[in-house]
Amino acid sequence: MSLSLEELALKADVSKTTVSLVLNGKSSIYRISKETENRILKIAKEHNYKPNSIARALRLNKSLTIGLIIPYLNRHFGRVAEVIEQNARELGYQIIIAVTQDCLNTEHDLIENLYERNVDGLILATMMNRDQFNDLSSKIKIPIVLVDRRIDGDDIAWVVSDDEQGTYELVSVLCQEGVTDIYFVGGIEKLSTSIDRLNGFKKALLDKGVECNQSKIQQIGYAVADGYEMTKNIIERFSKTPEAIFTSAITLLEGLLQYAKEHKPDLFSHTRVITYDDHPMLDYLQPPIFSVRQNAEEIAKKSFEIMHGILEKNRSFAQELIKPELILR
Amino acid sequence: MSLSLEELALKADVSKTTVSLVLNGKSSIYRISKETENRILKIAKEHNYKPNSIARALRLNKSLTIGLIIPYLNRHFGRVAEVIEQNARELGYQIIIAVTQDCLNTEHDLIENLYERNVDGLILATMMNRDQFNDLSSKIKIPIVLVDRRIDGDDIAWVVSDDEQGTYELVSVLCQEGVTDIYFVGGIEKLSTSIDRLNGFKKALLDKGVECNQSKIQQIGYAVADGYEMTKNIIERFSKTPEAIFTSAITLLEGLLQYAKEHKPDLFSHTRVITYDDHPMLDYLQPPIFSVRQNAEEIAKKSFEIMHGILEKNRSFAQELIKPELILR
DNA sequence: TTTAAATGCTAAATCCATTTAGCGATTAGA
DNA sequence: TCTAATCGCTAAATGGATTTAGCATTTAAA
Repeated sequence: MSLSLEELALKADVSKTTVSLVLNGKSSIYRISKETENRILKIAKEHNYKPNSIARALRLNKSLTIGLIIPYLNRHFGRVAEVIEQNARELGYQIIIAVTQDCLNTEHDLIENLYERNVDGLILATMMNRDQFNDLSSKIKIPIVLVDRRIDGDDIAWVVSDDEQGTYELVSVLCQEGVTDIYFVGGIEKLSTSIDRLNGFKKALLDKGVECNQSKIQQIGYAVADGYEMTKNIIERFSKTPEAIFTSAITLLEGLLQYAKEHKPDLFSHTRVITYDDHPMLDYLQPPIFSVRQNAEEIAKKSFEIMHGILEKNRSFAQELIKPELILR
Repeated sequence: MSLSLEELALKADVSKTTVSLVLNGKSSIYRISKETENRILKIAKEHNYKPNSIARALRLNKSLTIGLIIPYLNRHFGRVAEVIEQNARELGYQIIIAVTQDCLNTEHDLIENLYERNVDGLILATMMNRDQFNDLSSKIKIPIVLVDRRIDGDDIAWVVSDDEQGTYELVSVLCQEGVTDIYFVGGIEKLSTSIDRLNGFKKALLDKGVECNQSKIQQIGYAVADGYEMTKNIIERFSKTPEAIFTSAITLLEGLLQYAKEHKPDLFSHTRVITYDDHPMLDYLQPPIFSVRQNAEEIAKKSFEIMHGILEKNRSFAQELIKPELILR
């Protein structure tokens, strides 16, 4: 590690106070002479002095560290994490990452853990409901920005995809073509992603005057196996082959594809498949699958921006709906 | 934040030394009476005392933090990062993550940055060569474990996929079938992943008595656009359609698919395509693409294990080749 | 009874940077 | 000439946990 303030002070033949003041740009406030200032700056540069970040964090009660808690480091969250890290780095922050695997208890443990580790703020793709979140907020005295999954409340900061609108537009494309016998393959029911996507789904059908049949809606979870299971249910329970299936995440589409490959190779000749989340490989599947691409980069950028605003600019919470993009192949 | 040692000491009516000793399990060494010990433990528990990690890190010069520096948080590295984080967490470590985008300068900056932030060790998917790495090692006094990309040297710790063997086996499958007119679509030439995969490729051909023609080997980089470019070169430069193409990463396969879709829709009717790296979506492409699946979980597990061994068990460096899995569809 | 050993605990130093209150010397003003 | 202001800088406190050296007190041994 590099020199300490004290060693630098010795070399410059001044007190460490003076060195600290100079290096923190307070020379003029404390009337340190230009000569002394330059001498100190020169020596600091020569020795490539960097203040010990731990000592600094202790003194300032500020670690320049943000905790990022997400369910997985999959394609979507991986990209979100990547862009958050880059944005954070530019402003001198570091990202401590942790994955919950969509387990609420793990999430709680991780939050507590990172909080105790003195992160300055938390960016969180949460499974909590409003009550759980409020409980947490009262205990934890650092800013929290929700990402990807929101919780209603006018003092809660979040950045999410406009899931309702995205789904609405995607499903509407089929509806315009007269396809309205659409099945909903959903994720974890209580999450805003599920609620919003289902609302968009229903709204698109209602616009065509179709009330969505509850039996066409399934919501087990976001795992590949869940997608497999739900597809299985749809195919096996109903005698009539569905006109279309909407999977509300790319993992669920994977499950569908797996089931189709194993048990229903002709699925695509009768049934249109559309999905939330995009994936480049979809370009090469036959037939083409329409999708909604979330703007992970923008989600990431905004969420760190809000966090930074709260931490350094005295801004308060903010909420952002990020517009996704329809991909019609 | 919770109470400090001092506040706890006040409540227990002892000095903070005593509290610290008790909580660090040194009661008997310092002959703290059972009675005092129990009282302190009880109070600490009641108040859910957790030592301030920053203060602790300052005093002990140990932050319980590992820096993870990787090129991207894509599917492969995302999974590696996820598993490293989980393994680390179980042993009380946290992961600070940073992405280089395969830029050597960024990598250097990040290493310096994390080092100054007092991480206890670095897990690194590096672009450095031996000399650069040795330079670094002499400056940096924390353990480094290379992951995914190795640098030769008997005192360098690394965990990588057995790229040579994986490629050898995959390419051999085609060779067994009599297909030996195979083109190599490679990545960043100087990285061990590229070198090892190319060696495996050549070895498989040599086993069949075929000397690999240098003109069939291209190495631009690992980006999707690079895959597109290399495929274009292969298709456009040679009058004869190749019997087979090997892409040495999933991103390069994506580039190939993109080129084929745009300019050579019948590519697959003449040409076999095989790839390093697996992806579940490959199951649904026609025709099926053989691949080599890297064991990201094992790579992650071993790399943290080695790091932990060095940090806490006085073990020295270690090197691990992780066997990948052939996926023949 | 005196000395030595054991008992139970604590003061103070340490890690390093930041910041407040203020000291001594010089200059300016009256 | 004396006071007030200005200049240039620093001692010491602070943040919180850890650890070393050692202080009283009590018990045991001689």
